[in-house]
Amino acid sequence: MPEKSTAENVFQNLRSKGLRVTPQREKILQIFMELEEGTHLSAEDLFKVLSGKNENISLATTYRTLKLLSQFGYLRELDFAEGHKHYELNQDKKPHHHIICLNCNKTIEFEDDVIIQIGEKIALERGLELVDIQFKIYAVCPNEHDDESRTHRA
Amino acid sequence: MPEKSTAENVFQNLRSKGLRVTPQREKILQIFMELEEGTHLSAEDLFKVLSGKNENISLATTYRTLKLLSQFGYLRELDFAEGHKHYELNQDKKPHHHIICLNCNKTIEFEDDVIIQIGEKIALERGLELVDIQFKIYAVCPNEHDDESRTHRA
DNA sequence: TTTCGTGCAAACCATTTGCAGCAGC
DNA sequence: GCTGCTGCAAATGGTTTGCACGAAA
Repeated sequence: MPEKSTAENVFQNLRSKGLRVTPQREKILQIFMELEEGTHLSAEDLFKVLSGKNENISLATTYRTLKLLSQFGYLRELDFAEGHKHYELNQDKKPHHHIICLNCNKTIEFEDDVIIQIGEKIALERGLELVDIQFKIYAVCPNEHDDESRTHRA
Repeated sequence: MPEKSTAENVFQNLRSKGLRVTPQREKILQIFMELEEGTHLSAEDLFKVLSGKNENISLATTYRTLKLLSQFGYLRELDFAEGHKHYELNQDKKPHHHIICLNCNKTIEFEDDVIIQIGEKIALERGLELVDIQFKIYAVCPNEHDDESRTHRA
């Protein structure tokens, strides 16, 4: 888990592992670093962002890079109940949590230290090396409308 | 959300909604009810259990029934980071939580009232109708071995 | 110059769906 | 008998992979 990884730190680390720093990897990391706090992208989302910037990065490379950066702990992999994963920058050791509305399909981020503490305590008690804590609240918001964004309810 | 649903309650409810009680649905619900506390099955797992009992229920029906029972709140849908969903009986209003080992791919269940309370409080504060709370700890256990059960690390 | 990474297209795997026949109610 | 349910096979959607070429180190 990196403390306060700058792009340069990330790339140093990749290089030290015999991996290469390519324009594709630089660009993808940069996009996550420029993302507004709490925003997460699916592979397809990222691919569209890249295409919008006229970056001709293939979908396969998009997937490969997301996996790579997640394995190194630079991205956090999130699964909501949607059939595809989302990724966000793993900035610090204090992950935030998500409320997922099963009606309008929006997600809301929030922080709660107590939850993190409980997770840490449980891992410690059992002698496990903590990797990530995910807390999700599935709920239905008072909005009546259904938006277009794909199947929810899963 | 049913309080203490017996199979008969479930079927009454289905019938009252104009849905039908078929041998396939009965069998599948029965399997979940006989499952040891804390056990969860993927669609494929369930299909294998059915086949093992010489129940010729198609995979399509297996999926359709899992979805139906989840929509009615009788099953709880779980996603670990594995690429497929798991289902467990949704017995009470106090869901348990999961520790997922990214090394050996096992899951451990545990209960924690504080987590539930926090989730309930947050939903209440925001005026949301709570559907489910999921708390997952991803960790690596001290076991050195990797077992055969499919890709972890995701 | 040696690997490693990329793009492309094909493959994969979990899940969904159209359709015709069958079966609850 | 009406309508919902099932099985089958084909379709879908997200993700992975084999391969040949191109490019970091």
